[in-house]
Amino acid sequence: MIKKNIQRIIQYRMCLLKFQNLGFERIFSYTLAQEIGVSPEQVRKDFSQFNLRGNKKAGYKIQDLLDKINELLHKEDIHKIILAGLGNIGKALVQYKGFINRNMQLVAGFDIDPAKLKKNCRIPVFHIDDMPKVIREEKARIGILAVPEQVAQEVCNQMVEAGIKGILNFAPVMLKTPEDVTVQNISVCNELEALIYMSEKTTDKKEKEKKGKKRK
Amino acid sequence: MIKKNIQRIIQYRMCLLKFQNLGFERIFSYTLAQEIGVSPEQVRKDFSQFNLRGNKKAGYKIQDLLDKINELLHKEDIHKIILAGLGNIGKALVQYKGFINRNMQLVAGFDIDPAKLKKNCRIPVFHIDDMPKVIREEKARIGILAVPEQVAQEVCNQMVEAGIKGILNFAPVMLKTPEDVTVQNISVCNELEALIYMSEKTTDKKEKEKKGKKRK
DNA sequence: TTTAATTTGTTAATTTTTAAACAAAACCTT
DNA sequence: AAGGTTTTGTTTAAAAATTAACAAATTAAA
Ligand SMILES: NC(=O)c1ccc[n+]([C@@H]2O[C@H](COP(=O)([O-])OP(=O)(O)OC[C@H]3O[C@@H](n4cnc5c(N)ncnc54)[C@H](O)[C@@H]3O)[C@@H](O)[C@H]2O)c1
Ligand SMILES: NC(=O)c1ccc[n+]([C@@H]2O[C@H](COP(=O)([O-])OP(=O)(O)OC[C@H]3O[C@@H](n4cnc5c(N)ncnc54)[C@H](O)[C@@H]3O)[C@@H](O)[C@H]2O)c1
Repeated sequence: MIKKNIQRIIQYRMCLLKFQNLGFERIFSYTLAQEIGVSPEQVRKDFSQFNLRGNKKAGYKIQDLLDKINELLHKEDIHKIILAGLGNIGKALVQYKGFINRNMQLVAGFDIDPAKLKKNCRIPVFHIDDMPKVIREEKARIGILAVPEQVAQEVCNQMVEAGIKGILNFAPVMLKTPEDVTVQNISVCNELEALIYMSEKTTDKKEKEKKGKKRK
Repeated sequence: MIKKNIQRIIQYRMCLLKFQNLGFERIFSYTLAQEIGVSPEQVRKDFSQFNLRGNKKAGYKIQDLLDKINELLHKEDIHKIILAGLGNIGKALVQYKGFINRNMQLVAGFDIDPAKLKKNCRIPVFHIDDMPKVIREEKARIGILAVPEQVAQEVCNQMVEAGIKGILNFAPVMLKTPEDVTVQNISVCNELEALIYMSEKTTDKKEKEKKGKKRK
């Protein structure tokens, strides 16, 4: 399970880069908090936990924070990522230009469909059977799973077997992995259902309030 | 903020459907827990909180749970969803066939690029300027944001103005919305960075353990 | 019919996460 | 240089989420 504070550190980092690009050198917990939607105390607590220190009255030095966070997140080197499944989602990811700015690189794709192989010229696409070999050669440790749910667990197993330690899973299945392999699920449908629930809940609440008023 | 228990309820639902399709009529908290990776106590607690009841010794009746969860999640009717941005991600979503099984329907897309309009024939695609009108006509309440980050807040504002109450945001920005509008962010890069952090952390730990052994 | 086994559901305890409080440091003003 | 203001960082408190514990219910077995 990934801790909340690390997820926020990742957000702070993006925010710090933004402010640095705007020409700022220093920043307050209040500003960061505002920006990512938490309390300033939360920001200070997070920083404190990772030993990121600022100056009283003068706030935090952006470059300083970035250096320390970059170290924490191992941003000094480029991380290789492999991708299984070059369907709709896979193709979108291959086209995405935002990875390299963040020191990540899609180094190879894999599919079972011969039509998908080598067609997308942005990254080399191999047959899924070559995945173990390529993962080992590239020493990749992070994989993205964008295959149909029916084969998700199977492809996951192959990744784990080849040494992958973190999997970003788009398939709507709960993958079973050894405990040293972390899985993060992205489920568009689940998120949408949660949004629908929230939206109905707030309207339900409003209607209740309305009725309450009427009774008065 | 969306509560954790609702997110699990959504997962239980998928799991229940799976077991129902396999021919089961009843299920135990233990089985569901196993399946989605939580403790059986958690499952029972969640069910208890939403007044989903089972039989001691005989577990839960799947159909019963599904009926109640469907009501809870407003699954009786099909929910209309609109999509802003028909680039890489937008196109992938348009192609996705999994929405309708879950009572959700992409009813319209919007883009600023004339080349994108009406080209994807699966759903009608309008110019972004028509979004307010179409949202109101369709009475859509949920929107997906898949536009470049530079215009994300602006398009978000237009959605909110037109009555959207839940936004699934793919852009790497923290959107500002009124508190009755819920936002869920999907950030592939953040998730990958978190996975990288975890994978490095576990290897760090292992190396430490190794060293510890050597010393002995 | 009685006993044993099993599983729920609630209550209590624990852990994790978030928020509040406030002293200490740094800076600014006078 | 003194006093006031601001902002950090730590400590304490509160809230939220998870886990544990166990009584009550139900079924199966003896
Ligand atoms: N497209 C979306 O918007 C969307 C939304 C939510 C969830 N998902 C999920 O994401 C996953 C991918 O979705 P998609 O729309 O890209 O699917 P898709 O069918 O377009 O692509 C799947 C790809 O995986 C390949 N594949 C099949 N079996 C394989 C195997 N054994 N090894 C390697 N590759 C294999 C197929 O050839 C295909 O190219 C699915 O599990 C889907 O449920 C997609
Ligand atoms: N593609 C990915 O895999 C990926 C990964 C992570 C994050 N994202 C994020 O998701 C978002 C979409 O990514 P993408 O790769 O699909 O981008 P894209 O550039 O392929 O598509 C963006 C689309 O938005 C349209 N657009 C631009 N301005 C608009 C406006 N004002 N109103 C309506 N439409 C407008 C463009 O015409 C284009 O069709 C971006 O914010 C990106 O950072 C994408």
